[in-house]
Amino acid sequence: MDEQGRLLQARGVGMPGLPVQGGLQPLNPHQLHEPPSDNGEPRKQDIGDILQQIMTITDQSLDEAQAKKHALNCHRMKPALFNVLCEIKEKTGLSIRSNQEEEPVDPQLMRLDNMLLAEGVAGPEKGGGSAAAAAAAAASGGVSPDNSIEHSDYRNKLSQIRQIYHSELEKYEQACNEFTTHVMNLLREQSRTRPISPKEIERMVGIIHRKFSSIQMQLKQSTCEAVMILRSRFLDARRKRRNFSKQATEVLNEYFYSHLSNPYPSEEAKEELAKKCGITVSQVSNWFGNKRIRYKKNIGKFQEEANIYAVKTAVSVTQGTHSGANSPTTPTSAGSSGSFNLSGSGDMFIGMQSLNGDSYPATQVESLRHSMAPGGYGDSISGSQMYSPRELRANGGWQEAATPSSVTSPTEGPGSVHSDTSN
DNA sequence: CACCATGATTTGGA
DNA sequence: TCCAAATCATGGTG
Repeated sequence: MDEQGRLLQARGVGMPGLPVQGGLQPLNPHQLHEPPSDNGEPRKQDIGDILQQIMTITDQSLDEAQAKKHALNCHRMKPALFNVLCEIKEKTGLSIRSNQEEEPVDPQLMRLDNMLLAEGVAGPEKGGGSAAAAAAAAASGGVSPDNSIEHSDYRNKLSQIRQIYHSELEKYEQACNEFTTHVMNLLREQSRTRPISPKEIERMVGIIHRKFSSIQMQLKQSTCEAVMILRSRFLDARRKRRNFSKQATEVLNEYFYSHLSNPYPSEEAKEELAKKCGITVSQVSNWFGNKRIRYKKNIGKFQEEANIYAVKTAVSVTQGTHSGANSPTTPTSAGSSGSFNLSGSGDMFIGMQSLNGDSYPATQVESLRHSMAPGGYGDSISGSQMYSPRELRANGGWQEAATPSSVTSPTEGPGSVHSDTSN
């Protein structure tokens, strides 16, 4: 017996946590389960003993061990011993204990599995990641399938996790199989010496599997955690507001104020702005959404800013060096920096007549197209993709009533009119 | 810490 | 699907 234990030990088959039953004691228990002593000395002594034992074991040849085993099997008292063991076993009821009924599928495990599947960590190789990314995109408000930079980064990390997960899983499975066969062989071997029914072996295997699956569950759990962290860092990070860079805000503001009459960048323009600012298209959309609403709510507050950008744009246009409004898809409407007073339909025409044709906001032109004879002013902006067609608001102006009248010329100064603070 | 600025999200409408 | 509007939540500042 002791020899078996030693063999086990020598072959590294110790599983301290494994509930070993039926007399299968793989190790010298008193040595392994020694409580950690405060004083290191005795412990050191123990370790020394164990090492000594191991060394002597390795000195023993396999043949020698086999010979001993054989001797034991052939011992004349062996059948008697076997019978005694059977009797004892029957008395203690060890063999009667029925198999525990099939344990129900652990709901937590199922949850973990489902989550891993949903995240694309488990399940089919490709598509998993993108499915997760798509799901994430949908979760993020489903604005638009941009954020490709973030998502590719996310996908990379996810596939890293996936790789680790699968390799670990494989390792565990392999280890489990190896261990199971080993234990089975061992038990079969032992069954010659002591009573072990096949059922018990089966049960043992079941226990081992459960043990390993609990390890797998830990693996799944930590994988889930990793995915969650990843998600929170990459996707839910949207909650964590980062102010845009100064330069980005400048670019956006420039566009906004130079298109004040119709600050609705087209998809193309948004993309361009996004690229320039190093942000995503949806962030551009958000920014414009916020800007419009906030500008409209408190025009007075933005008057100064508007003037600043009006000057900027005007200067850069006259110098012809302005990069912001000169983009291929963005026709400069710098001249119109002050043409945001489109409120009433009354001064609409005044504005149009007094300004350069290029700068006419689509809103007005469109509404004109409806109300005027065809072939009018529309042609002047026909090439412009800047304005989304959706800007045909019923009354023709995005700001409705809230429109200040002067940002046009900085010389005029702010606060000249804007008697309205509609809000 | 209060307050404001600002990016993001939610809700409801067209 | 985009927008306006309201709201949330965080960042920055005095």
